[in-house]
Amino acid sequence: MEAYKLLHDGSIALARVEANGMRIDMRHLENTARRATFRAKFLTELLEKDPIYGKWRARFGRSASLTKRQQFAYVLFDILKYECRARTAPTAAYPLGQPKTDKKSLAHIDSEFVQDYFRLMKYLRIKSTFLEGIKREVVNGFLHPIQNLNIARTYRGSSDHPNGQNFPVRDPEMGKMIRQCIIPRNKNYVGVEFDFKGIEVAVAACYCKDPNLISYVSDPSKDMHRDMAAQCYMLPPDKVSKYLRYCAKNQFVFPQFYGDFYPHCARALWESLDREPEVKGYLASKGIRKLGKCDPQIDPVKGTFEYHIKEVEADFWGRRFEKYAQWKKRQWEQYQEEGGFNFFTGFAETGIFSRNDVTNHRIQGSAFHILLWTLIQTDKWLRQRRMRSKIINQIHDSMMMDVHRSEYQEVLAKVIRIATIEVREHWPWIIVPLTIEVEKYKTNWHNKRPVKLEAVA
DNA sequence: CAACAAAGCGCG
DNA sequence: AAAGCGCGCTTTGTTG
Repeated sequence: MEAYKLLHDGSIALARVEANGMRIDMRHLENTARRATFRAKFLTELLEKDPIYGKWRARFGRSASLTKRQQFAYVLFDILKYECRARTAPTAAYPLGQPKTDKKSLAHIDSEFVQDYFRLMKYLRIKSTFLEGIKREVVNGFLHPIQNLNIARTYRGSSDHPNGQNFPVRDPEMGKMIRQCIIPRNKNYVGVEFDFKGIEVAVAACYCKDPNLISYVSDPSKDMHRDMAAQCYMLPPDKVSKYLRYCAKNQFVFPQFYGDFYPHCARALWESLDREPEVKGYLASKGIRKLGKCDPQIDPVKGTFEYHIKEVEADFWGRRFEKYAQWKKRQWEQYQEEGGFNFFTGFAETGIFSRNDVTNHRIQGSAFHILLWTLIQTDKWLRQRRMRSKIINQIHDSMMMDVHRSEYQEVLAKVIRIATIEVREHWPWIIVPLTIEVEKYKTNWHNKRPVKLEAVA
């Protein structure tokens, strides 16, 4: 019943989110689309002038095209004789797999032609997937992405026509070109984004009740990612830069939590040091000068970085988060006995699942349910009070609003109260504090800036 | 020709 | 023993 109610109330609240929609700056959208088209055209002409494309055309004639990956692979590996380091999974049509042509698999190729190829692909994606994808769906200046609650196996939400949950942000140029098109609904509104900080880690702590993990997510003076960076790179904690902390978070901690293992983590962490080479010197002073093979089939050699990360991994699960490891093991055994598992939010899953699924689904899904409950309560409160502020999107752990200027203080205070206090009263299984980060924009989404919260609370 | 699969890449 | 999870969109390529 609890899960049913969440889906029921969630469907209604999200239907209103769809109806509200996000305001699009159509003039800016058109201008940006023209710029993307121009850059794509420029790069196409540049690449087609290149002697390499001469060979490409000589081989494929009239069917030659820069966007055909099989042709691109043929040119790289059969004509130019670059080393092929990765192939796709075997299929009936290609028992050996095909050469992979994604950015990572070609990282070892030092070629202007390849770099410009990826730049071209980027502008084509900006143009077709994002700008044209938005334009196709705009009605009267507003975009209304569909909000699904019946798709994801984890009982997360999803979004389509267009997907409102994957607008670019990590690539600064891409993020700017797309997010500048999204603006407050009119001059009386401010765009506001409420983001749960580290919600999946917090939910993991609630499920496994590991005392060290609880302590990390509860004590603001502690910093798990900094500590893991210190351990991975063998640095004192106060010598960990922002960048190294970021690397440890995304190349060790999260992959480990979701079930990755040390050869992948070691390689990724090592390669990230290309941007901070002095750390390699520091590691060398500790006797670590080589990465190691990072082949899952072969035991790592003592003295390599891979061997070191293997030890960090053993310490991570054997000592630091021992209770978390025991929880994972217990959950897998229980799933094998019962053929399914239950969420703290009332949901259940039955069927065939991998070891990782059994723990990850609940963490990912329940984290979303905290956001969904927050959204439902916010929507209810806005309507009871006949407020003019509107919820306009949801991105798994964040909620976007157009907040009316006259309601700004009141809305921010209420949403923060729902997200950090009321949701914990509703769900006592949330045994750790929840924190919300707030950002706002007056011009467009790309220009969002952090809101100082003392001013609101 | 339509339907589907695969590859690649955008987000949390 | 097995070794990140969850989505949606576009283009190319295959199948029948």
